[in-house]
Amino acid sequence: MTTETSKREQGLAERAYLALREAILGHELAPGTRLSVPNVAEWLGVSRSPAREAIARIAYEGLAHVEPNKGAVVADLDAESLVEIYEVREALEGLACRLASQRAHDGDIAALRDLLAQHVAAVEAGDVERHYDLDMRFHARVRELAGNSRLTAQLEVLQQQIRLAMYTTHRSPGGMPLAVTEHRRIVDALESGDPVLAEAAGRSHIARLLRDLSAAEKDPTGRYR
Amino acid sequence: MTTETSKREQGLAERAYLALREAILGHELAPGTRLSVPNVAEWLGVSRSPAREAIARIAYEGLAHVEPNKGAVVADLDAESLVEIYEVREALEGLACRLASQRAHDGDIAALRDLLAQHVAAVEAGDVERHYDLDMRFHARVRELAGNSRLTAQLEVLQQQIRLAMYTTHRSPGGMPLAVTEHRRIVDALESGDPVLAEAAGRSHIARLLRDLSAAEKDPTGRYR
DNA sequence: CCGCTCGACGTTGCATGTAATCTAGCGCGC
DNA sequence: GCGCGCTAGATTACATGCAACGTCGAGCGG
Repeated sequence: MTTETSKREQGLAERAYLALREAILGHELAPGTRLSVPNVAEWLGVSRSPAREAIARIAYEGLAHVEPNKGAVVADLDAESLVEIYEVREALEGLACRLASQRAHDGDIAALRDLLAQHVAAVEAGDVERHYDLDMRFHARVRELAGNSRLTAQLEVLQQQIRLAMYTTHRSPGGMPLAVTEHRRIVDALESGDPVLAEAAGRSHIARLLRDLSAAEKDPTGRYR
Repeated sequence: MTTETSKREQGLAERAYLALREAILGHELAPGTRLSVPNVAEWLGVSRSPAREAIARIAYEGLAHVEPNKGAVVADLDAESLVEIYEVREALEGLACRLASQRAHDGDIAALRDLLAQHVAAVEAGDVERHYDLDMRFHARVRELAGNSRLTAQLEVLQQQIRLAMYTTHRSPGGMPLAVTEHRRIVDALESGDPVLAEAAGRSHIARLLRDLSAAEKDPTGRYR
């Protein structure tokens, strides 16, 4: 139809993937929802080919599960899966901090401190949404500093899965001040340039989140809400 | 054509993926080779749909690179990529050992020691191929013991990439005895049940491989041969 | 009333048609 | 001789046709 309308020239499959991902991460498509190719195709206004490709990519990133000959459903991660995810994330986030400590320049540290200041302000204001956003940006910046593209990609995948699984939990203001404190310790470690210290700071941050998770109440189905 | 001939009932795309992967890992399709959909389709005797899907999966696992509107080529990993891969692997293999140390039972340890004994025999016999196989099986067993499916999947992807990048290097008998020694230290650590010790043993094993890599000669194009 | 079979529907997986895009090779002008 | 545009072929990305399969519910038999 529209040959050059809407979004900048990029593949239909790519755009379908992005749209689908946003819908899933925003719980517009709740976990457990079936993703049938014709449905998704019609919903996104594309043909079945790009829809199928988009679903495959979503599944590959762990946001949906596919059973051969049966189709895909939006991933509904239980507590055990989240533990797995956090275990891997702890190791990788530690690595990110270690590498970042060896590569960060003064300007990078300053940028992180700036982010941190904004974060403090958000927490003091009790702005949960902004806290969440700044938390994401902090970690994104650190893994960018690490300069390892595979590490970055993997951490982003894990982040997405967590975002999907803890859609509501994330918004609870519980650990906001603690997160800021731990982020500050990470920045301090990065500034010191000590890779061992940096790794420890990064790991303990994630390890604490994992412990909080284990301590938290689960609903009867083994999921966090 | 053949409705039930050959391979056990499984999707064409799946079989195409497996065949393509084997061809790539065995350097039947050398790094840099173009993977055009019609070519692969004809070569594997399937239509373009499953061929396209197989190539996409191969690319997703890092065994090929795709440039939009230009097609895919078998990945030709340079030294920097290998460093990235080993950095991530170090962190994940450490995690695998840590988790395994908490979950391994006596029987598991015994099985590892059995593998180790076979490995020793292979090394003493100078059987490089068998050394390589047993090395792979050792690591596969450890990550299986870790009981974290995401960790396992990620380590397998990394292993494949390494196998592709160091097709020839792997066959050099250089570090065979060292590998066995380090594997024994890993088993000892697993048996001790000390997660910190186990993680350190796993990490240092991979870290040593990374150091060897950095010390090795590179060819003029930045690749290891 | 309950279980079972059968059939209609929807979906997946594969095959194939087609427009837009990219690449390579050739010839032309400078 | 050298660089440049242009055309021809190949290739990607998307659209769509179609058979096999799985699911679910209605109707039948016990």
